[in-house]
Amino acid sequence: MLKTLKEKLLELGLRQTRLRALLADFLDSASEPLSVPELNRLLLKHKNQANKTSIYRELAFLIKHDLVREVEFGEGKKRYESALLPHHHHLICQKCQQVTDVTLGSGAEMIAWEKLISAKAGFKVTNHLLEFFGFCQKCR
Amino acid sequence: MLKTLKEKLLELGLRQTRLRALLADFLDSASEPLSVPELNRLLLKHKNQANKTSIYRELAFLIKHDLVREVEFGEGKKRYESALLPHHHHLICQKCQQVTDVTLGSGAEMIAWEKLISAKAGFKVTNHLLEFFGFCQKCR
DNA sequence: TGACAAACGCAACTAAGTTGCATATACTGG
DNA sequence: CCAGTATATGCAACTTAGTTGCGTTTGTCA
Repeated sequence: MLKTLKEKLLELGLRQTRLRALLADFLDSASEPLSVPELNRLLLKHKNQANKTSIYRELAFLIKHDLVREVEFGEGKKRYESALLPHHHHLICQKCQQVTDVTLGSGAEMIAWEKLISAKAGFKVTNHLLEFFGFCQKCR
Repeated sequence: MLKTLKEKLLELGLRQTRLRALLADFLDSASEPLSVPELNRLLLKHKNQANKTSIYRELAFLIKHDLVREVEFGEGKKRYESALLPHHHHLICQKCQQVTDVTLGSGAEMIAWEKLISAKAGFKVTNHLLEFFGFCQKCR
């Protein structure tokens, strides 16, 4: 079973704070990567507002501890999701903005590409960004 | 041989303006996608400054005419490159920021993935974002 | 050459993200 | 259980990317 951020935080013995617990909760139960404005709105909804600076700093902390990862949908802002989720990509509907996770087979093709790139350009790939845009079942 | 934006603009009979010609020139000779701040700096260097609003509007115009496309490297800002270049991806060095173009074979794998996605999730892919991060030959 | 649409500049604004500094809070050892 | 310390938080001010409204200029075509 997939571990939650909440559990992992406890396990790692990291300092327990109000904001940390709340953000872990939101990210654990989110069905898609969340932006800082969205996290802020969630905090407000839970009558537990926080300064945006603190949110950015807390996210940086979680990223440093490999608990959260940044995702980019090309919107001009970053999104964040639990790094405990297995590596996957996203399908983003251009009409209703719905986000669906997708896992691409074994990842063998990607590894093949990275090898090809290394051979061709002498470039060592450590990371990649792959997202799909289009229309979901409802909107197509 | 690859057509330049300059040639294509002439061919299409679009209105000729100073800014349009300059931006076309910059994008034609750029070795990597350029951001608006970068375009602005290039304009200044050519003693031909323009307002950023005009640059954004001009880029929107060029995109509308399928002459330019947006690219995202997850920096929180957009980059622009000639849409006359064949479809390709980028290798972005995390140390020196150098950008190298890369073309992934026939694109057959990508098409296979898009079919898989359509079958699995009922999602019609119209576009994708794929960039690679790592270390170039010099920096690895 | 004059009229009209398109292009442009300017000012003011929004939104994401950052920095410095002062204050508050969570954990530790005594 | 309390005091000290490192960490977390809040606040204000700032930076950078991008947008909007509006008035003025410029390119094109008749």
